[in-house]
Amino acid sequence: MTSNDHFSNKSIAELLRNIAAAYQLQEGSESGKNNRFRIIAYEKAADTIEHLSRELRDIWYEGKLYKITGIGSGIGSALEEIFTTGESQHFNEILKGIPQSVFLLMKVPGIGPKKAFRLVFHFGLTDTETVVHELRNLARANKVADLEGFGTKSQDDILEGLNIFERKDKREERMSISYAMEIASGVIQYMKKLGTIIKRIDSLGSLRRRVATIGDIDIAVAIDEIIEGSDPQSAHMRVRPSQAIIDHFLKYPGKRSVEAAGERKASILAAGNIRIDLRVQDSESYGSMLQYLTGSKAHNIKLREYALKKGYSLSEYGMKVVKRNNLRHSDPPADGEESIKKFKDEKSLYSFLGLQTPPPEIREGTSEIYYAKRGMLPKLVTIEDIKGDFHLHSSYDLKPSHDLGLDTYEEMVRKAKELQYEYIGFSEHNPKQSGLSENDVKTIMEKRKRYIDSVMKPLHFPYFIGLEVDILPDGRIALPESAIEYVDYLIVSLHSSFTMDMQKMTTRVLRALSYPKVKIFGHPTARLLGKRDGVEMDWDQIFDQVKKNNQALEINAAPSRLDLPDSLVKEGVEKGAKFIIDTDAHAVVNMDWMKYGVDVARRGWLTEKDVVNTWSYPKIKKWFNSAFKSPKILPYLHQGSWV
DNA sequence: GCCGTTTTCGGCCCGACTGTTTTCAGTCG
Repeated sequence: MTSNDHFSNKSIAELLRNIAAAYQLQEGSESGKNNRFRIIAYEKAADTIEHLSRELRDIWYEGKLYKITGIGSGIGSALEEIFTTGESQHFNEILKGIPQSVFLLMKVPGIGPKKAFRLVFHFGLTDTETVVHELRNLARANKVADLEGFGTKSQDDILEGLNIFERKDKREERMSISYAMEIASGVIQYMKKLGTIIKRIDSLGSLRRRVATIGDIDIAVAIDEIIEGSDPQSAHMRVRPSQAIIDHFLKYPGKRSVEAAGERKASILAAGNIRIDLRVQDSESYGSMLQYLTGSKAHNIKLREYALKKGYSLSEYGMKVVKRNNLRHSDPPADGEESIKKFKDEKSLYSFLGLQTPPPEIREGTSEIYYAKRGMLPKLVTIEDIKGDFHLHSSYDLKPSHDLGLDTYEEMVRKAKELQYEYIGFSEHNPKQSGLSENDVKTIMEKRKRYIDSVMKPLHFPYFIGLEVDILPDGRIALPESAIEYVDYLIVSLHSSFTMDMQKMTTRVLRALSYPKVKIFGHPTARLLGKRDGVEMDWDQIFDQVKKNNQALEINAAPSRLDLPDSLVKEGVEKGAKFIIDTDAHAVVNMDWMKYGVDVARRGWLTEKDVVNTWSYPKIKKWFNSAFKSPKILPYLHQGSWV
């Protein structure tokens, strides 16, 4: 799957937004009546698709298109037509008559469908090649300000927006979660310099939900309205605390520009066009702000709809009664002016609605509210549950096919003890194939086993000897069968030939999984975040196979991978597959990545029992020993092909 | 156009900020 074609999630989402915009432009005309909710429906579908962690086209291929929230018969059939024929007659009809330049201008910050349409038609800017350039010239020549509804300020904003748009064109990527954490903690450190007027400060949004990649940074600050002990004589102390906080935020040294600044909310852009949003809230309503800003948007909408059915209108300030009936026992609208119910923390908010509090990681608007209502939310796995790491590359040189690690077995064990692990597994890459005979490889593996055994004997720490083995293009593995006896387990991984027909890829992996002692499928999609998309595979077949073979799918915790992606983890566990969270560390410091893998597992709704490296030593030892007999294995360096 | 976990019809989240405005529309999250 390639993300630059017009089947990519990004392109599909953009198309649906364009359809929504087209309907918006029809509003008021006779053909555009009652379009409001249709517009919202298209936008919702676009949002959902943009945030999928898998390619929609693959999901369609697996026949699960209509399982996606927001895709019903209308949008779904158009998408099927697009995936099959390349375009949709229905969509083409809707878009007919609107120049492409309108949709291009909509990408400029501050310009939406209406403004784009007016600019294009008033100035005749129908050429997508020149529209940006022409609009800039018109704005510079003071022509835009004369348009009704526009003014000199919006003219300036358009110029600024065009600049951002062109910068953005060059680099519009999401951050890794580890990088986003650094930025957020920098802002929080800076804000804390304000001292005690800040009662609490949190980074929320996708960072708190622990999404694999982060778009922008959301920060919330709790304040008390009255500053105790402040000197009434001192004028600057009488500045409202919210204003003081916003002012301070706007002076953040990393700021490049101010996007918006109000009384209780501000947005700035930092280097790399990273957007940082700040919200200020009174302590007594801070729970509502935490809930609101954590999201996700889909979760918030579902929660608000749920609240509405119970008679409450929910916002980041609290809950207002909207219906007299349906009221709970003794919650009279507070006497007098204030009839809003406030929440200091999230738990009281959710429980007021009769819900368990969903962990932030699963607030994605899938089924968490359904389960929360029934008290059936899973107890998600935690970092404290992890008892070992099985994908570790040491500096032991067995002439590996890929990178060697930096540190010794002893150093890795020391780190494992620090992390309070109960066992460890070593898994260098397999010896390279070129220049080594089958017997050479066997000798290398035997020598390695002797070495590990001798090193580990005095350390008194339970260990397993593993190996990460390449899956060759035809499904064989890059290790002779005669060498397998020197390991306790094998991790099989894709390191080459990533673009392959889906069925071929599936067959390839199923074959690799059938070798003896294969217990782990390493970084299964082989994606590299921001660099390489995951491979195409029939995941249902893979899930069935690993379940049948008593194997585990790896959740690779390296921040550049985070593979399996969370949505596939969720699908996998629903099919009964087991998982193992590994860091793939090439140095002991990387062993701290485990937390990122746990984040993915939690986002995939995994509990302790679903993750094999939470198990006790005897249990996991038994699991490793349960290797099955492979029905059919091709000889190492076999000349022919399986295919 | 989508959704519903006893619903296949009748609903559809809520608010901040900005600019051009004397009360609101557009954009954004």
